[in-house]
Amino acid sequence: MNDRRRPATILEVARQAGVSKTSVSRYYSGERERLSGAMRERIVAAATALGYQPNPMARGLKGGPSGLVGMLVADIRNPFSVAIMHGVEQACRQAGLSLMVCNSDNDLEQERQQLALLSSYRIEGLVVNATGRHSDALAQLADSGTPLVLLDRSLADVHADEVGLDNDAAIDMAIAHLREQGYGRLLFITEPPAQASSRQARLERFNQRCRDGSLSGDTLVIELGDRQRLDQALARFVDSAGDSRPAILCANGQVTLALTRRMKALGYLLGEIGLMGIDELEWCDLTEPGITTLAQPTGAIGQAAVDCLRARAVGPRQAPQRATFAPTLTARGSTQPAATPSATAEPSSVSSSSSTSETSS
Amino acid sequence: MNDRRRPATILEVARQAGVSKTSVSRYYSGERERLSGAMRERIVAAATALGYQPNPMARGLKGGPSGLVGMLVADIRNPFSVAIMHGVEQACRQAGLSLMVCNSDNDLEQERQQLALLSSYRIEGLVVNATGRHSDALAQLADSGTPLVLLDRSLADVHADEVGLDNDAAIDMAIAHLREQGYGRLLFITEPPAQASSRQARLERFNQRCRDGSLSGDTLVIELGDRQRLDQALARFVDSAGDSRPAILCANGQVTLALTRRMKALGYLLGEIGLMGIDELEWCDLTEPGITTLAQPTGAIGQAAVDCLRARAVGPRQAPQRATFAPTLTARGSTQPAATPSATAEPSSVSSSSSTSETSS
DNA sequence: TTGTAGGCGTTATCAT
DNA sequence: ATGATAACGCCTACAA
Repeated sequence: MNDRRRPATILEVARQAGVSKTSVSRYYSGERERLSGAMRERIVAAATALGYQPNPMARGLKGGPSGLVGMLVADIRNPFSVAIMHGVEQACRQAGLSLMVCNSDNDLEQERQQLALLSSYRIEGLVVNATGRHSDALAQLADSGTPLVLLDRSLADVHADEVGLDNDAAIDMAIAHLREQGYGRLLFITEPPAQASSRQARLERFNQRCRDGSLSGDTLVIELGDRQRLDQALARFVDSAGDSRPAILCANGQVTLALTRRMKALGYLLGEIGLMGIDELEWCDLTEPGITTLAQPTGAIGQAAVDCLRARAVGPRQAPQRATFAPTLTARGSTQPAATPSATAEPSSVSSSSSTSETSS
Repeated sequence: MNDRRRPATILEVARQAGVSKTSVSRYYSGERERLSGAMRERIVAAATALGYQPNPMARGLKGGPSGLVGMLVADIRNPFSVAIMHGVEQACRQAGLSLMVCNSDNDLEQERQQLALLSSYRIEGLVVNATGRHSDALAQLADSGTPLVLLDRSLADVHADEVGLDNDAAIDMAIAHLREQGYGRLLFITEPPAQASSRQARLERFNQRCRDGSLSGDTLVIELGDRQRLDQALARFVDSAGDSRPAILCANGQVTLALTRRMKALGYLLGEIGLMGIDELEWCDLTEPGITTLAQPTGAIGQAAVDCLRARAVGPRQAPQRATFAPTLTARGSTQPAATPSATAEPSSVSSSSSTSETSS
């Protein structure tokens, strides 16, 4: 019972226990072994009586380990980010680390500030989902010696480990699946890749596969807000298909959401026009006839990120590592074989009526 | 350019500028006014050259304001929590406060730890979405003088401000809407309210309205994982409707998701059986024919939470306040008037064909 | 307007 | 095995 307004200090515990600050400090700094049994007992007694808890501020001042890991997320409202955050969190917990999360909201200035905040709290490592633009703050943190892991995006000027999806594999899997289902003409849609390296990687791989000649594909780079342009591009693409069946591949969950909205609004029929997205979303099985996705193993990614951090903490300077993970394909109605418009739950009588007005089916 | 491993200290800045620590400290403590122009210039010069940034640890040690607000979320994967977090964040930004977020993952032990962490960092206020179980840690924090705001849930033993939805109004709005649309028999579904006060409040209000006699309603309290029991209850409810049209009201977004899944799986037709949920979800307009929702004003709620904190920070002990906000109704196809199954974009030929085959398809 | 000195709670370096 | 004491980086009287 301490009704004190101020938390107890190490000094008070020491007095109450009739020992020196040093001993108490030792008790809490993992040197309990070196204390006599009697000593330990007196300390715990005093400490619990006073409700003592070491003050991390003071600890941090002295430069000791903080047990703190920071995470900086570019867009907290992106379910994918949240999923990874959850993975990181669990990994931290297992490792006895605490996690503090900040959101930069895709704003460079925010990122700078949050970074300053985090680093000032002497975090032992930082998991970053960077906004992507050049960040001196990040670079500075990196070569100040703080272990750093870049999530899903890599920065040219920052020297750090990277963890994320195996983008090449993902694109290849997607293409393979779409072709298997009989889609002959593909459109890859992504938000502007700018500095977001994973967007770039996916786009590039898709383009590369197009150039292989093995693929009749096209790409659309677009700001998701630009509904008009999106609609036009969609129409043009569908028209261009000829007698190939057209399918769209979305670079991430945001794109999938936007595309699903537009296709629904414009009356395109999912499945007749294929739709597939990278990132799994909770509603993918709810919107008729279900949307085929490539799910990222967010738990594993989070775990890997924390592993990197811990590796850096002990082993000093190694070359930056890069860990990538393959996605999991979940096939749903939005990419269905051509033959008969399969019966997916709903009879969705449509296809006949719709195919008359549209191209062939 | 400082390739230093260790960030610059106030002392170094002082030396480089040829002034005293005190002056530099003053510069960063909002007392710039009291410094001569020359002084200021020398300080900024030295500080930027060294890349100096005050160390919050050292600051906090002295007991000064930390400019830090903490937020403890029970379930980071709940989009609703994230939306509010975003509101809180923006409010903090505007107020020049930093926000640090922790997730308790609905685990009491986690909550305890995160709380200890946050409070040890001398946060000036805490926004909390508690797990709901009795939390001495929370109570302790509260009467240690840290301003506290409870989100969406209130704790009996914790003396703090509360911010959240106007649950009574929400239930009333929902009922009114459903009856307007011609649904005569209502089922309210919620997860176990246990200590989650807002769940309790909603459930109670619904029950109360039932007892008014004005309403033919029923309630189902269920663990969402228990698919079997849910399915049974659903079937029984639909059967019980007689010639009233039945509708289901979901207590929150999680319930809405689960219900939509089950209804789809069981072949119930949305709209024929009404479905409506508290909390707006990004896919509500995507799953045919759209799901009617009551959206919480998450931005306003977050803002209000931070306002509370700041009010407490200055004005000392007032009685705990409680701020509630009315939701916004978005009517969609899942609650449509009886007459003719309205045409929602998609012809969705439904009602005739589907009602014949009923479960099948 | 500016500087000096002491202390915040802890850990680390010495001694004992 | 235990203690005294000097940092750690900053803020805040108090003095000049």
